[in-house]
Amino acid sequence: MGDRLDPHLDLSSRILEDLNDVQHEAVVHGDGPLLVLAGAGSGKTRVLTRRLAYLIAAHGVEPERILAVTFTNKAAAEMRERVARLLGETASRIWVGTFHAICLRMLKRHQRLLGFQGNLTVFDAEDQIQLYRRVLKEANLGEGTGLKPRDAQSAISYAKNAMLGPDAFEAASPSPGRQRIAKVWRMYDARLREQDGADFDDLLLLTLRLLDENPAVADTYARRFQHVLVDEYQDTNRVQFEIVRRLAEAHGNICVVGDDDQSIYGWRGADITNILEFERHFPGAAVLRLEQNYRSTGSILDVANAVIRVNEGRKPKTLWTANGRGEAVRLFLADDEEQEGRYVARRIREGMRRGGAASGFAVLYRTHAQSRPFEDAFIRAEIPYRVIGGVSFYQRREVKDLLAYLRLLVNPFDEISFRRAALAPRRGAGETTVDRMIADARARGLDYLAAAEEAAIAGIGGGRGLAPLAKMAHWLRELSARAGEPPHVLIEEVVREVDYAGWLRAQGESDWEDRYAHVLELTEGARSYEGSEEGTTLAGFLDQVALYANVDEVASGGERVTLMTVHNAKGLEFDQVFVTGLEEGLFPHVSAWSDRHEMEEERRLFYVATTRARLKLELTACRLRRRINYAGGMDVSRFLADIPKDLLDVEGVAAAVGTGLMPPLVRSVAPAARVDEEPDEPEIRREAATRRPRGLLARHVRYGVGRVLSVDGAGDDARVEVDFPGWGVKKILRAYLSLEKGEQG
DNA sequence: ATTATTGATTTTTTT
DNA sequence: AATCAATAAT
Repeated sequence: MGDRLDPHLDLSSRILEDLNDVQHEAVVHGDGPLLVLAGAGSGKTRVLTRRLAYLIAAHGVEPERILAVTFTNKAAAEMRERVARLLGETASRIWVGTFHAICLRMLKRHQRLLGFQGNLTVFDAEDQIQLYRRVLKEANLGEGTGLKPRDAQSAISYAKNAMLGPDAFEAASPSPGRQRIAKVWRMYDARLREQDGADFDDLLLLTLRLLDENPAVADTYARRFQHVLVDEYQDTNRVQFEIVRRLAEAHGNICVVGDDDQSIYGWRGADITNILEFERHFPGAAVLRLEQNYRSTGSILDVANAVIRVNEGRKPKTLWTANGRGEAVRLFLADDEEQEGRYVARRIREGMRRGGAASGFAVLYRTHAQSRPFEDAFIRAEIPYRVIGGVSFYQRREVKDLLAYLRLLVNPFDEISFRRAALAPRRGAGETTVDRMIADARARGLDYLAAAEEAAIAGIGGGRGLAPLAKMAHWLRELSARAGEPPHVLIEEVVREVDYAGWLRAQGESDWEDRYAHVLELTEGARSYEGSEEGTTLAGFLDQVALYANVDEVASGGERVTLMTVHNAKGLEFDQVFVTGLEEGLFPHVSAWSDRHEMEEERRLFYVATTRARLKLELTACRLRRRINYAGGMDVSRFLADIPKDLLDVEGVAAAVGTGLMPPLVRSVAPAARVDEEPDEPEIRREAATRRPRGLLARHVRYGVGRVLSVDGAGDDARVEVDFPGWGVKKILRAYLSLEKGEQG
């Protein structure tokens, strides 16, 4: 939705044009804390941008004295652009960005106060995993304990966001597992600091520390920012809240916008109490509620409301719309995911034939893995599409390889990048040699380029691989003298010198040409960065790349249908939306089955998904879903049961056999098969029921119900051998099964 | 010491 | 499907 404004009105009137009463009030609110509870589609972004413009135009606040925090870089860009449309280029002086980008900006200026040597480098998720891998290996902690880099990473990241330190984490519940993690955590942090590295979580934590330990710095920023605005406040975590508090407490000019019903990042440490307790945190806060929805039809809102209503821990609110009822929400029950894909493709074709633009459609799913069948169907139906997320461009191996060289130019202490660059392409030195060299350099406090050059001279370790490493280091050192040149030039130089194309080809992978295309794309990315106003230094480019996220790709992507996860869809809207894979175990995801809070979050996720739709909403589910290696019958999502039946137009599986939506393929074993069940029940179900084993039955998400043959071990880690009819005997961890008493006789 | 091959394990969501 | 660790081959 664009801001269409009458150019003849004076500026303030233009800024206030087309606002309802509450929106107007939010925009003109002067000093003091303000909480805007903005329901889905209630014009939240409009309020935020107008408010920014109004502060500058009417209250005379200097743009650089406003801090506006958004959830994604894309949202930041959009906000800046929309303010610029009202105010012109002064808009670019506002500090707009994600928490991470803004923190990095502040940290870069003051890094020495925090003990950095001046090379502050952002470690992305993969760099983190690599470093955890090193730590686990060297501490001999991974072996036997089953502690994997990813587990350590997620546990520690979560704890960091909750503002625990390793000590507190350990003390919280002293178990061997936690102690191990705490130990890894300390080693990891030390190792990271040693190389001037900071991970995503550190960007926030260090900023908070910077403010707490340096009153002068804190004071500077607190004075500087006369107004602080935070979007998507329901998804901020504890650290972010503390940062905001430090910056805004003195003057209390804090405006936050959010919707507790759309809080979907709890797993990442988002703390919903931030928004629920805002009035307590900032006394005297004004609270405004935007409850009129301008986006969706009445039918769509009814469905969304029916499901979110079930949640208990929420601020009660009634989202209403003056829009018409529109078309009824459709539910399609597919036999399997291929049919689901074909159905959606068919519906989109129909919509396009009626004049709908491809970009007006979105297909949403719970997990990335679900995109494939849709892609297949779209290719066959010749529907242009794009998939948002999955493997982000900057995460690709070939891209990361090249970035490793560039990072070394900026920070020669970057161990992870050195390792990566040294090994790709292979130059006669293997992991062992490189590891040894790294250990030596660390012991002597040398940077890795210097160390590599020296090692060859000293002949450490006697490895034949040292000479080529030294050669690489020497070349990079010379190149670093040219680090001031445009990033794309440096990339090209690296690609040429190491013959990266040759290496890709030699790898013998069939897709080497695609990979090389990505290399060229990276050069293009650098070029466009150089043309932007963000600055043109290599370090700047690397920072931007590090903070780049999947969703940021969304940028006007032309005439295509969009496929993405519900998480990625937050804040977006489309004419017609398909919410797919509505099956128990998928959406809601299994992981939420045993936790009430997580289940509430899944429900909010469903709410977010449905409220993306403007005109038409369709829901789909499959009876049978094939995943990775195998398949299984799926029960229909419990969310569908929350929707009054007269709100849904049901299609598929003989219009869902009567009224009870789709009869589940495999029903819980506990109640014996009833006689009055429909005769055309699927066979698989009967199969599952015909075996009448004594003893235990095990229920599995994918395989359905089977007979337990043996149990090995105890607790959740026990291995259970189960005979699943139709699937054979499988060994499965107890944690993935629910055991039930079998029926006798 | 390095690379190639096999085999196991995996995915929920992401700044 | 794809990545990662353990094992075998060079």
